[in-house]
Amino acid sequence: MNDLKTITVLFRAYNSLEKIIRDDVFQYGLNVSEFGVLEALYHKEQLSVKAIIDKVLVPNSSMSYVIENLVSKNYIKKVQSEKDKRSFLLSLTDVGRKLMDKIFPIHKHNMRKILDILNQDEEETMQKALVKIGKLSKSR
Amino acid sequence: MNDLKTITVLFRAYNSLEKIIRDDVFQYGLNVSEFGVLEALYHKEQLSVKAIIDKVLVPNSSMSYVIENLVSKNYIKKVQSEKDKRSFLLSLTDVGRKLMDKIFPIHKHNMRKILDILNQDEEETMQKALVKIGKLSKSR
DNA sequence: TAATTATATTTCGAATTCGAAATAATTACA
DNA sequence: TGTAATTATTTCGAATTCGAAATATAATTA
Repeated sequence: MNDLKTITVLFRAYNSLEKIIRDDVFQYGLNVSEFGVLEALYHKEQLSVKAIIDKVLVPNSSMSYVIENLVSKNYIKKVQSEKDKRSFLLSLTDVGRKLMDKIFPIHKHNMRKILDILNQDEEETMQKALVKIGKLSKSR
Repeated sequence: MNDLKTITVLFRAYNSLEKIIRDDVFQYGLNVSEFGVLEALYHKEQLSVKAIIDKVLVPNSSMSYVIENLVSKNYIKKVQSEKDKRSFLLSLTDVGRKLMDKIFPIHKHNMRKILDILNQDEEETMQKALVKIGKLSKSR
């Protein structure tokens, strides 16, 4: 290959998906960053701010803002770690969990429906390739 | 397939690449949106605002801001179309072209080096898959 | 143990991005 | 032709995102 079309189409695909997710979670008063944090906690019970940053790919300064909003919406709680007082542990509140119980299955179903325009080989190959690219830079 | 890993890795890959490009063009006082506009005009000579928006995947309201900055940096010029006075035509200034002559080949080389961690089949398959996903939503 | 370095997180101000509404010009069509 | 609908672009205010510097705690090391 000799051109940068792959980058173009990657950006386009990202934008397309991001837009779909944005519109989807907007109905619930969330933005994509907020949804990312809730999703991470939905699967992991408890995570430090640091761990969330690594998962959700938002720079630390932005993450503070996202977390603050989620706390003030009462979807997550934030407790200082006893072990390491620099660290803060995040988890869903009951309200937050109830929200995710409601929206995550729908979200997952919608996303799967989208990915199913790819056949299995295609999706697997793409996934492997994207993993390689994703390892290039420690995001922010 | 049954999970959303593909979306996760797509987001991660995008972030990774975007970060690399951001750091790259930052040296020249540009952000990624600005670079996108310059790149489009470097390949196309003249494009309307509308056409640029479709290429660069930035919402129209944001694009006004990006264009304004590029004009004030004297990298592009903006002329009202005679044919259709709603429309404005953009093109590189000499300064803008000189800048792109300098940075685009390096940028292209760097990007190609990154993509070359994929073998050809992999890149082709991924490209096809990404195109499908990119067609899902008219970006913004 | 004191001083130094490393890590986790927040604060800050600035830049960017957003969607919605406004403006201006063109096209459709009654 | 006149009015309505469509298209291209900008304006607006608000939300989000950014990197750099600050803070607070922990780990290392002299």
